[in-house]
Amino acid sequence: MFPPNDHASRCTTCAIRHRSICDALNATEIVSLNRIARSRTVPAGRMILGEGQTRSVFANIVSGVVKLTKTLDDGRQHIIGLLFPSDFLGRAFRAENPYFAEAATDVELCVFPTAGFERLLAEHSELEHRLFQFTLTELDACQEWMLLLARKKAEERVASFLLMIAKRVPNMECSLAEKREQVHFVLPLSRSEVSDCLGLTIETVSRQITQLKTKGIIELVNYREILIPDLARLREAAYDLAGHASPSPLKAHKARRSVSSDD
Amino acid sequence: MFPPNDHASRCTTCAIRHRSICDALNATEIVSLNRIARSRTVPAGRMILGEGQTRSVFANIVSGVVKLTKTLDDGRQHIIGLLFPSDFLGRAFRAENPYFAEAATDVELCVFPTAGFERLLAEHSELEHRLFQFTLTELDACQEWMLLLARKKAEERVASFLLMIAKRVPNMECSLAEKREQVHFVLPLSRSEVSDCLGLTIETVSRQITQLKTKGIIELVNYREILIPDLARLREAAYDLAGHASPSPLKAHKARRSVSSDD
DNA sequence: CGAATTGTTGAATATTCTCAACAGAGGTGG
DNA sequence: CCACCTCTGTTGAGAATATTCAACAATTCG
Repeated sequence: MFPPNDHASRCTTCAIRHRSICDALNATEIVSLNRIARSRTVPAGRMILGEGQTRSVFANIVSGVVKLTKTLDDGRQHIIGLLFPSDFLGRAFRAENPYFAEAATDVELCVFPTAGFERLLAEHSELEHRLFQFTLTELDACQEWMLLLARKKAEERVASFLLMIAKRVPNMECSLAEKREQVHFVLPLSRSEVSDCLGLTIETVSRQITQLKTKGIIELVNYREILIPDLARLREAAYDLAGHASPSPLKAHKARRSVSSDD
Repeated sequence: MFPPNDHASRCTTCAIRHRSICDALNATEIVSLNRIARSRTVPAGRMILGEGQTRSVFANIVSGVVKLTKTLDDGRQHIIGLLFPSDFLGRAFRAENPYFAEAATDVELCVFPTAGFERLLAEHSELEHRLFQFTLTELDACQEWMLLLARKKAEERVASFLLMIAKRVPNMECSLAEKREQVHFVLPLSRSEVSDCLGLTIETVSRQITQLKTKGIIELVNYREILIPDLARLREAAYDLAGHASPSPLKAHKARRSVSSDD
């Protein structure tokens, strides 16, 4: 289907071709996007994008994990998002970048120059539409995470975090014999980074991991490598319905009726 | 400029005409949007949109404040966003609504039926572009708020909240003589709702408000009506650079170099 | 092997939450 | 107009949770 030239071949062998924003493009369009693209490798720990940097970088994450951080002037910081393979990095149509992007692991990027990418965006509304979809997904995740930060306890936060990682790291092993979903993966982040995701301290994260291990919900192969014998139990720990449900029927929605159901 | 028919006249007198998504439309387009629009009033406390509701409602907020909430199964809840006049309500291109929308005050909406609005969106890429921009702004605000929830102390959260309200409520009075920016406004939310915005309890919010009052940073006309004599002082309290800056030079960015500065 | 980094654990402290009592505002009916 | 009730907000005391500080253990790297 694709002519066997350099441009098309890179994309045909691309692991994230059909999950990234590129999936919105047809064969012709993908060649023109590929023409302006550059592959780039970034070692773990290196900055990719500075906070407030004037011109944005646009890139697909091909492999590895990128962390997006925000920092208060006194040094307190928070990881507002993680980007995994097939995710898109960069804020289109924004003069300034509102966060700091850094490689959490070694990262392979497919980088697009700002001007060229924004031109393609303007010419191909399908591409912009796809980017819009990605942004909506990011917003969903962000709002879900706010609930975690606002209302979940330390153990639930850590469990939720592991669950999130488990979902995005492709090492799922479904042992149907036991009807349990098992996962094992290598954490892309240090304890310090995990704590910056969860609004906790390193020590609290460490203690909660120990506790999950004690309860048998997770197993530590080594500090970074984690085995989850039964995802269902981790899910319970993440929402912790057991521990906090009963005491009192807390404030339920008092809203009377829906707009659409009357008038 | 607009022909004096019913459709156009509603828009020409519309208070949010040039701040809402409608600003992306020309005179002809706005007539076709207006043709499918319906004005609707929603009393305070009434539900507008259910969580997980299949078909979304789309609407401009004309006046009043709408709160968007998410709830954990055991009742813990969080307000993930507030919509003010000119903001847009509804998730385009999403089958299910990920939150619950409720009128915080009496609200005037300009409602668009789902199908018709999505058709307009598809036909006029300018409109989709504008909606994309709005979504990016929402994402920015959401990520900023995550930092608050993750890392700010109770007093800073309350101060940040008041600052956010002050920015969006149009009662700014700049007393140039004293070189101070004064604001006074009526809080659109109860203490309970404020606590659900900030991931705190009612009691903690109440105590922090009392403390801000004691420090002279805010003045309470009554429980809901607040006067801020000097915005600059509130800004300090919101970031609280004074209270937490000195003790130790906390973890600074250790990232080596930017991607663009080498290779 | 030794140094540096990263992670764990313990004890004391700080912050926020929970529970409980009370105060003020607003509304209703006599 | 006032007594009474309800709802919302405040305040206090004790409890729970997470943080801080400090020591130590494990891992990695040269």
